Amino acid sequence: MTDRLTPRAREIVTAARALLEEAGPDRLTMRTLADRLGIKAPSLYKHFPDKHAVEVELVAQLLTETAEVLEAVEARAPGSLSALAGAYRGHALAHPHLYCLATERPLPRESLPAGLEDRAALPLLRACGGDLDLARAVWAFAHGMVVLEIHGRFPPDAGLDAAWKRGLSAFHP
Amino acid sequence: MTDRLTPRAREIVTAARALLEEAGPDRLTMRTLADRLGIKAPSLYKHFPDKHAVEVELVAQLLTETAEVLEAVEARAPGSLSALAGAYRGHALAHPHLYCLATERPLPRESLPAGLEDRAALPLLRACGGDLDLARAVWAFAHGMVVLEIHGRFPPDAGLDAAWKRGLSAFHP
DNA sequence: GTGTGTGGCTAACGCCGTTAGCCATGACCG
DNA sequence: CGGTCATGGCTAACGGCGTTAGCCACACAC
Repeated sequence: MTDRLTPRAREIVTAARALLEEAGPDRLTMRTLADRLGIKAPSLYKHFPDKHAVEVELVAQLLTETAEVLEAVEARAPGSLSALAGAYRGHALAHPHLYCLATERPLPRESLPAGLEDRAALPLLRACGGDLDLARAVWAFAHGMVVLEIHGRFPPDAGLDAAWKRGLSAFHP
Repeated sequence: MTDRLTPRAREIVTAARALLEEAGPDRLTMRTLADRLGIKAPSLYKHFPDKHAVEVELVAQLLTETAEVLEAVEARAPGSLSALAGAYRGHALAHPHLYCLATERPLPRESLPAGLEDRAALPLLRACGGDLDLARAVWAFAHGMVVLEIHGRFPPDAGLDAAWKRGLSAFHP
């Protein structure tokens, strides 16, 4: 479970996440990451083969947390698409840099814990009654809303709650 | 119209676009861009203040072409959401690197030709009967589908045509 | 007590965007 | 015709990036 990583490696990932969330992806640098840990950049390579491997752990964190959040919502309000969507949006907007890092590149499926991708997807699929195409469409809608919002793509005065409602009501029977 | 740029600057943007589309964003480098033009990297700064300014022109290109494509579809099949969506998807997938460059960061609204953002959005808004929230939801869905597809986020065997259909039918009356 | 692995370090390489400063060409004006 | 000046190249260099090579100190095992 957590034994994917040595304790020191976990500390590094923790620092990387803090750095990413506070300062954004541009500042997530092997040198500044090392600084935060009181070591020099080359020492990081004793724990990870390269920067990408650190980022993969952050992707796994986002996926895991997303799964947890959605599972919790599912337990509280089974079958509710809009409850799932609200939780998805909330978690993504609470961690925008992490969300983009984990989302705006190909999934490193080989390096991820087995089953994690499916686990994060299952609550939505269940809420869609097992309709894969519907689940994918809803996921695309939610992801689109989140990334467009994060990047300030909607007009500055756009009332996005209404757009979420409008989209979700379209998907809901 | 095109006098936003000097002729030489336009050549540079053309080369930048070719480089981006062929080799991806990582290879869109001031040095390799200069190489392609037979000059040295610092010479580029006689024409653009920085790399970002070159990228802004590429963003403007994508926006302009999107507007043109959607306007053409609108003329041919007025009011058809799925025709618009198909054209949007087609253009984006034909230029995936450009689409991501233009889309996965804040819009440089100040540096863009006036009215371009609105122009690209209007055909969809019209097809939605002026319903802003609906148009935003449909846009988010389409954008989500496109970026998830570009980044290989759907399972490799996913039949995405069905997901598009499912989503569009949800939005259509 | 002597290996051996662990986890630091410094120095350096080859990229990156960018700046400073130099120089050739050619247009324009007296 | 001659001087001025903008244009658009150039080289050298800076600081920052990911990364590698190679060294060293310490802890623990046999």
